Amino acid sequence: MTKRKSLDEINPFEAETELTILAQEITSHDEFYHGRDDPVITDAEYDTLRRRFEALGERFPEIAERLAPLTSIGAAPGGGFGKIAHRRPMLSLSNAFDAEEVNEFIKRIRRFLTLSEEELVEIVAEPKIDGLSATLRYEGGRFVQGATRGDGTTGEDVTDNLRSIDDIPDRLYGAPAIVELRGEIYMRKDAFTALNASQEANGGKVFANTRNAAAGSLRQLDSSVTATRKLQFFAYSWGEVSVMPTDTHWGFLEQFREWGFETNPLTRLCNSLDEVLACYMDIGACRAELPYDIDGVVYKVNRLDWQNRLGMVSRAPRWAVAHKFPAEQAETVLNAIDIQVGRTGAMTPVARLQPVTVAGAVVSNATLHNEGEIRRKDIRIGDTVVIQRAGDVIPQVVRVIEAKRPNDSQVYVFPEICPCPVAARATRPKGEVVRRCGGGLACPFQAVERLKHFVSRDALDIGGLGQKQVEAFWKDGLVRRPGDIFRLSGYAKSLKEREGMGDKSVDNLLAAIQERRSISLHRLIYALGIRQVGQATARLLAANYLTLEDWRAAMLAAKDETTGAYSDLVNIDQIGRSVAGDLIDFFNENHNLEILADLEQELDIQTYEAPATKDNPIAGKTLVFTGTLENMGRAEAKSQAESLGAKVVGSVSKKTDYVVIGADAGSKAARAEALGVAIITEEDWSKLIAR
DNA sequence: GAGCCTCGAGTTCC
DNA sequence: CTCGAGGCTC
Repeated sequence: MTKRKSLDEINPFEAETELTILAQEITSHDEFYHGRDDPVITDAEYDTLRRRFEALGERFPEIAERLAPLTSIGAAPGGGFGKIAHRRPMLSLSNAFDAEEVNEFIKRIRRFLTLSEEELVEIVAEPKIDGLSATLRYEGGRFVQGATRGDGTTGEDVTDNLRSIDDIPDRLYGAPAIVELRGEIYMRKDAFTALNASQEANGGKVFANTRNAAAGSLRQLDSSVTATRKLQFFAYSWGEVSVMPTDTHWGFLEQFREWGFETNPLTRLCNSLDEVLACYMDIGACRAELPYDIDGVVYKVNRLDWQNRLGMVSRAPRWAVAHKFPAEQAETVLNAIDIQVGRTGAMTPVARLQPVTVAGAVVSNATLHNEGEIRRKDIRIGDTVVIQRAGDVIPQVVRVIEAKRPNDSQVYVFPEICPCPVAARATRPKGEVVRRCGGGLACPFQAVERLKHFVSRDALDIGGLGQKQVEAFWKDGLVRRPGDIFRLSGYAKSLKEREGMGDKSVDNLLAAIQERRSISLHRLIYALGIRQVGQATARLLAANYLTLEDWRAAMLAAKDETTGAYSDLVNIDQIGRSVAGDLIDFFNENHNLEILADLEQELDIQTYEAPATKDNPIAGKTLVFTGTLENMGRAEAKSQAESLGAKVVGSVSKKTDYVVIGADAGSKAARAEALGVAIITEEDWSKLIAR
């Protein structure tokens, strides 16, 4: 980071330049925060940028004001809510749909913690309220900030609206200096009915269900409207806490009540699978009589030390699960089955349904996944089918009601010719489930889908370029390959004459495109749409090869499987023969090399920058565990090491930094010795990570 | 060779 | 959100 001049030495001209640059930096970091899991600068660094920006703005108010429309920093953009990065992520829950999955959940906890048969696992069971989760931050006992969950990393600042909710106290007495409470904002059924009645009378929007009503009410820009909506709050979790007041989940709930919060009265402490399931049945039995909507029961491990040891799998904790009630279902008629072609040529059958309302939305389409699914469920055109929305979102066909099958129902024959203009043969490789269009580069359906992928949010992220426009531009021959997008500015005039595109929208689009000329290598790799190369693999490749030149050279060299380049590629953790094969295929195609060369002309591709490593002795190290560990299971040791930034592998090589040996360590210890790799005991290991 | 986990790809509605 | 498949571990 460059050294900043002190505020006294800086002249207005320099101030303007610096303010502009800072604004761009801050905006881009703000973007990283919400949703893209790009490497992000630390909070402290971000704060430094922010403070410098504000200090400069105060010193040169006229300049700051002049730049304001350009920067839009400070004020919440578009009159919406400000963004808040959660200090501790707000997790999602994995789901269980039957008793067996709940049993599996508890067994997994026992296995992970290596508990003996006799040891009890206390589970807190509580109804899963159908509302939206929120986090409340108290400093010095005062409510200072509240936010929605958002994507779990960043939420919206709805402090003022939360203040208007009766269940949320302004002051806590006897609370630690900093405490973040988490819970569910919900609307009672009676309040919901009354709200909809008044909305209808006033010609306002009628809400489909209590969750939507709660969400809509909390996200009012005018907090006095929220105040009239009778929202409520149940506390059930916490985020940052300066001093932990208890060592159990149950203890936390009691503490919440002492501070003046509502916790759900149906919450129970259970000691066995049977008790947990009985609790589920009890809550299910009184579901209809409850004054609020619930969609399941949540189980959490009571002991906090165990919660910590269990940690997370991807974005959900291992120590909690949501046992869902069966989803709301509806019957409707399946009118037709259409085929959609994806960017990889995958042919996906989609059911066209007689529109029907399920879980608060009118559903008219549902994916049927693949031909096997249609055969398994014996779905025929004209059938009456049961549908539900998975997770109350994605519609799916559950089963056919055979009793209602009409005589003229037709068995669906999956086409072996792609519906695309090329009418290519569609083949299904042995052992695979998906049939794919063989049109390859000649298939315009795939080409358009690849372009949509290229501009999509996680790839180049060209906001103004929607699906419709990509299709229209393709049709007119304006955009046939990715690089064409960056030459659109030459057609500004004719674009403005297009239907539905005014001067303003064209200017915005061209500006958005201009902004994306500078792109990180991993985003570019992802954007290319290579089979089996998604965000994670793209990042992996960028991290390994650093620049486009090196990556391309390595992929071309890997064509010959006997070269070092090929073994380097498949030796990257997470890349095997299959993924390597698709990479090589991509680079074997001249067309793709041309696309890449073209993009190179148009874009400024940035070298991969590694995210900041964590500050502890094993961050970035490669470890092998061997033998029987005494204090914890293998899975736990691995997840703990990984949470500290280490990589755990299975076999010892020259690249291994440490081998941690437990009892009866065998050949791996010997191999480590032969290679001169550091060998440490389990005890040493505990000390190493203890700090 | 089985089982676990993560990743990729495809999808709906507002 | 779900399913299928690839990759890794045991």
